[in-house]
Amino acid sequence: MVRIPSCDKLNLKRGLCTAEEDAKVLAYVSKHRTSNWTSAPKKAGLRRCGKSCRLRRTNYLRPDLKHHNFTSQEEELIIRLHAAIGSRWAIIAQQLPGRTDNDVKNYWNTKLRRKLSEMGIDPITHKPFSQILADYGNIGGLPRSTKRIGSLSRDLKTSAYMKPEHYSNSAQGLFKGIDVDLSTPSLLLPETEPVMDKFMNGNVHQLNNNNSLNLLAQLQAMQLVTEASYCTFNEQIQPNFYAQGYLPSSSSSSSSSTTTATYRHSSSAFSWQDFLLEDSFLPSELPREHENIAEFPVNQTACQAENGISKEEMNKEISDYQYNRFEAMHCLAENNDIETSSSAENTFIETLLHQEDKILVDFLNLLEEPLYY
DNA sequence: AAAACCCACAACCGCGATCGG
DNA sequence: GCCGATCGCGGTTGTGGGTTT
Repeated sequence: MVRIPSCDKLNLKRGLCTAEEDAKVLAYVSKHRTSNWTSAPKKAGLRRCGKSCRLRRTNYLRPDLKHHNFTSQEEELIIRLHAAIGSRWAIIAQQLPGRTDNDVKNYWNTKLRRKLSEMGIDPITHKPFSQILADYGNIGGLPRSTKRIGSLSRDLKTSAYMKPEHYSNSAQGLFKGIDVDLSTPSLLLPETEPVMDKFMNGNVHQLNNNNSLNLLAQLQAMQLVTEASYCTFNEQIQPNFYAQGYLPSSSSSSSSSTTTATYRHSSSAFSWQDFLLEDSFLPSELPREHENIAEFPVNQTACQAENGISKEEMNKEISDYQYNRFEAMHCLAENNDIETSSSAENTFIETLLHQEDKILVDFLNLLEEPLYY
C-alpha cells in the first residue's frame, strides 16, 4: 500500500502550531467542514500536511473539548476502564465527554500510571507488585501460546463464530432487569448504571448521574456474566445474587477469599484498592463450563415473570448462550492453543494469557463491531 | 544566573481499517 | 474485486515551561 509522503519529504512545516495556523484551520473547518483533510491545508493556506491539521483540529481546536484538569471522577473512570479493556484510548475517551483519546492517553502515561505504581499497583495488570513477584516464583515454564491479545482479536473476528443474535439476546436475558446490550457497538444505555447499582449493592442509593459510567457498568455486567459462567463467585458478588433472587437460596456456596473490588461501585469517593483486578491466579474452582451452564440462570420463574417469556424460550436462550460460549472458547483453544484446564496448574504467564483471552471473549462485543454478517 | 533535570502535553509516526472510484 | 486515498488509532517523540541544583 502506498503511504502518504511524510511532511519531511514535502518540506512542510512541523512542530507546534501557532495561533495564526489555528485560526486558519478553524476558518477552514467552519467554511468547508472536515470532508477532506488532505486538501485542507492547501485551501486554508497552511504549509502543513493534512494529517497534522486534522490532529490539531481533533485534539485541540474542537469547541467541545475541555482544557481543564481531569476530575477525580474522570480519573476513576479511566482507571476502571483501563483495567477492563486496556489501552483502548479511543473507547475510553468516548466515555469522557470533552476529552480526546490523546488527552486520556497522555494523562494515563504521565499521571495515572505513575500514581498506580507509587501505590504498589502494576498499571498493566492492576495487581499489586508484591503479588506479581510472588506469582513469578511459581513460574514453571514459558507459555506455549505465542499469540497475544491483539492478534487474537483479529483471529476471532475471522473465525467461525456465528449466531450473533442468540449470543447477545441470550446473554441479555440472563439477568432480569439488567439491560446489557452485548451486540451493539454503541454502549450507552442510560438505565444500566442504576440497575447495576441496585444489583451490586442490594439497594438503590444516590447515583452518579454521569452517563459516561454506563460503559463501565456494562463492562461490570459482562464481567458478571463471565464470573457466573466460570462459577467463581466471590463473597461480594454471590450474596447479592442470592439477595436479589438471581440464584436459589439453597445450599451454601463456596466462595473465594479474594475480594473483587472492581465490582464496588461507589458514586463518590473511591479507594485505590478499587483498581485492583480480582486475583484469578489463586487456586480456584475449575471452570466448570457444563456444570455452571446448567445452573446459571437458575431463577427461571423470576426471570420468566420479569421478561414475560416461556420456559421453552428461556431454555433456548440458555442453550444458545452456552453454545456460543463454547464456540468462542473452542475457537480460542484451537487458534491459540489455550489451555482451559485448572489455572492452579498453569504458570503465571499461561494463566495471564488465559485470563486475557477469557476476558476478551466476554468483552468481544464491546471491543469490536459485530463479527457476523 | 545558568545548566541540568523533570514534567506535561502537543505532535508525529506507522499501521490497519475503511472508503470510494 | 482491486487498489490508491484517507481515516482512526495507539505508541512514541519532541518541545517548551517549570523546578532544582
